[in-house]
Amino acid sequence: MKLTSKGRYAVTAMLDVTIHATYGPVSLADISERQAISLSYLEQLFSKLRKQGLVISIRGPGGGYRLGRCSAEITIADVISAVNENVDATKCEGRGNCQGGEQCLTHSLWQSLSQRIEEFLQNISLAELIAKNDVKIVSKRQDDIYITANKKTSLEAIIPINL
Amino acid sequence: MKLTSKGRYAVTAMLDVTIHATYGPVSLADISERQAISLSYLEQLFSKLRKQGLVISIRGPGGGYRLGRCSAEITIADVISAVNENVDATKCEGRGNCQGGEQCLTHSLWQSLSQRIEEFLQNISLAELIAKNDVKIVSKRQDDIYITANKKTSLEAIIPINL
DNA sequence: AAAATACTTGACTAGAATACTCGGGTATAT
DNA sequence: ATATACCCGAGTATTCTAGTCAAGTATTTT
Repeated sequence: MKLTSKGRYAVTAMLDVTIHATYGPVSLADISERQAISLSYLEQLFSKLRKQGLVISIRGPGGGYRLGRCSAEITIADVISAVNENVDATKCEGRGNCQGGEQCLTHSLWQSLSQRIEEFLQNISLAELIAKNDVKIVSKRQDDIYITANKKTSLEAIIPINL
Repeated sequence: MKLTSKGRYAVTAMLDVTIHATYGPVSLADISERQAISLSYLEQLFSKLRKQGLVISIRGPGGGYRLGRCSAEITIADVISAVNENVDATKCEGRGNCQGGEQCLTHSLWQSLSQRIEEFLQNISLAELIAKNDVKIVSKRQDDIYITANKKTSLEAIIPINL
């Protein structure tokens, strides 16, 4: 599990889709403008996200991307590992066949830590991340155009619970 | 909180010091050989670890590095953030002053996630990581030279609880 | 005092990854 | 038809990684 700004871009973009897909697919052009990420770079990221089934593409005018499944079923670990294909692991992968023996001891320890981080991120879904911060964000930004523009409660406005 | 192989090297090296500093300081040359990390690269990493007080250097023959404080008081987050000086954060840092407003919503969410990851790694100390995996490792590698060479119980042998 | 050990620092570099651009495609709605 | 918007591959500037090299300084041992 690698954690770089590439993963941050992917998560941010996915959150943007989650928030805005309520009334139809979200185009990359919109995400690009809102999140200040280059369109071509988004295309590369979404190509990988689509291959992993995390998003569904709708072509043609009015098209864009939609979440591949419910936002509660997509985890941060899913998104990050989708864009980082080459996961850098230790040579022995905790199997215990490193030459030297000494090396393998720390490899096992790292492997264990790595697994715990992965499990941690596997337990945070897009929906949960948004829900947990909803109250805080609303109170902090009462002048937010997006939220006040909606007549629903802010929670309903932000999270499309189904799809 | 960035998570790359640089951080992995740092954590691995710190674990090596934790395990081997029982009978005196650990030289970078020893770590280099055991963990297959280049000496010069270790020098760079330990320069940063020392500046953060995570290790203490002892110069001269028989010198090397020792933990700056008890292994239970050094967290994985400490080690990783020590070697990654430029933590890549969002521009607004969740403060809510992004231009556009839309961008800031996802920034807040990312900031929240980032904080949760940091807290998670802040709750894992070197001692705890080693202790939690001790039983598993011993049962897996009964032929391990290091452990069998010690007459103590494996836990005592591996973790120098004080300093 | 001299020599050996081992940390200290800084500059420098090949190679990989990141972030991004460009130029064409193809599918689809109006 | 045509505009929209996804799709794909090649290329590129920049940054980061991982490592090298060289010349120090401090400390211990002899």
